[in-house]
Amino acid sequence: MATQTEENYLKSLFFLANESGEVNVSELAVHLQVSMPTVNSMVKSLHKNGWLVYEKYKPVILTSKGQIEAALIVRKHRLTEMFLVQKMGFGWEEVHEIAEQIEHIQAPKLFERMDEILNFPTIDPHGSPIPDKLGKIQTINYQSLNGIKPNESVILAALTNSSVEFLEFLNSRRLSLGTVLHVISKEAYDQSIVVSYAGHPKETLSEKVCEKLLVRRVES
Amino acid sequence: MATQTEENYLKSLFFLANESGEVNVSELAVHLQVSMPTVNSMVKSLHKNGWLVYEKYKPVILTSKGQIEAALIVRKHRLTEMFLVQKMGFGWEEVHEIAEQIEHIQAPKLFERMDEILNFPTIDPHGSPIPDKLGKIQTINYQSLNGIKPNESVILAALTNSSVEFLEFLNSRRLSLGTVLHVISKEAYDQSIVVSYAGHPKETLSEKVCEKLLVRRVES
DNA sequence: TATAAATGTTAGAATATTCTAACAAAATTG
DNA sequence: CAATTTTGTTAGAATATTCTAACATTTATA
Repeated sequence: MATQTEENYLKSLFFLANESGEVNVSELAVHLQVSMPTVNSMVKSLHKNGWLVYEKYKPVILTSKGQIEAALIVRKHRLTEMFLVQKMGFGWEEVHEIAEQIEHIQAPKLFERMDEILNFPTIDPHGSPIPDKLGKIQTINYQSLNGIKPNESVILAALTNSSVEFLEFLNSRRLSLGTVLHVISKEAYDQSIVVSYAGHPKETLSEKVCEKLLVRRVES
Repeated sequence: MATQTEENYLKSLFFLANESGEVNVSELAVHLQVSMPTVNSMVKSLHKNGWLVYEKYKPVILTSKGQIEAALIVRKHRLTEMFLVQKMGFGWEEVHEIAEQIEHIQAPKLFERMDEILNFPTIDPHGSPIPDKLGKIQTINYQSLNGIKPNESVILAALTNSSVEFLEFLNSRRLSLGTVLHVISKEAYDQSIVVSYAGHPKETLSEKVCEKLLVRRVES
């Protein structure tokens, strides 16, 4: 059983892993906001306990045990977020911080009940996939709104960033998951896109915003 | 802000306090299942931080700051228990352990939402009072079923013990809060009581059980 | 009231998690 | 490729929480 601190290291490792699963000590230090020597000593202890592979001066890699453990924590986090939004009336911008704490609760039944009550959701309020009970995550291939050409219609399906600020920006534009967007035009100069959607006949979204909006084609 | 460990000390202190608010180090040690020297050092540090009054070789007493803090943790615990039972379908025997963890979550909004969703409950699933937002607890004067005479009718209102074993015993007899009990007779030899209630025309309850059942007179 | 029992404290150490300062290796670059 | 920058490690220390062993005080009792 990992401690709360260890769980946070595993989660960071999980999110920071590159294609080969590698993570540098310095990235971890930045992400967890602790010093490098702190990471170094924790990494050694995580290695001793079989959560990751560590060799001096090399990036670390989660073991399969570590990956599953991390995914199961993410599962608890995302189930919690979904529960808070769907069953307790929270906004999608409010739930991350609370879920960050509840994900460490050791009570399998609690999360099973959430799962049931939510009718076994596969994504969280921000469109991110919820790992299954075995720690498996389905990868969904969404496109960024950046890549959509004028005259096409898409559905907002997920976000690549879920910071409170970004979510509040989306709220201010009444943009939520499921919103059907019609791309009217694209400005060649700054890559901004003009879209229309229910109640919003003409809204301009900057490249910075568009790259964070993941969409899928409208089913026909 | 108290750490999780400190919060558990405050809570124990709160429950163990006698009429004068005093608690012995040894009681605390037993209750928290740690050694006396451990309690001794924690008590010194809690004293340094203003949570309690400590003098060598004397029982400790929570300060008013400590009492309020403790009551607010109990509030979070009991709101959580109520939420788990009423809104998530848990049995009253399952919720203590989960609430024991959730009570440490630092997210005022979470507990405010629970409170609202539950419509501002004043008791938890075991009939214990939920402290208000200021840490005030209303004391309700229930009687133990032990003191009820034959031919009287009462309503089961609370329990003085909420161990899983006792709650499972009550489940097995279909006894729950609100059950109207009619006392048929009392056995002088062992103080056991024969009661009748919905669907149970004749059930014998031992003294050990009766003393843990708190009841109030049926309103007429 | 002297002694034993119960209760409380100190000393010293262990583990987990963190830090700063100093040093070492690897990567980058002129 | 040698110098610099970036990245990673060690050493040593601090805080929080816990322990055991030894000692001290208070309370109960013969």
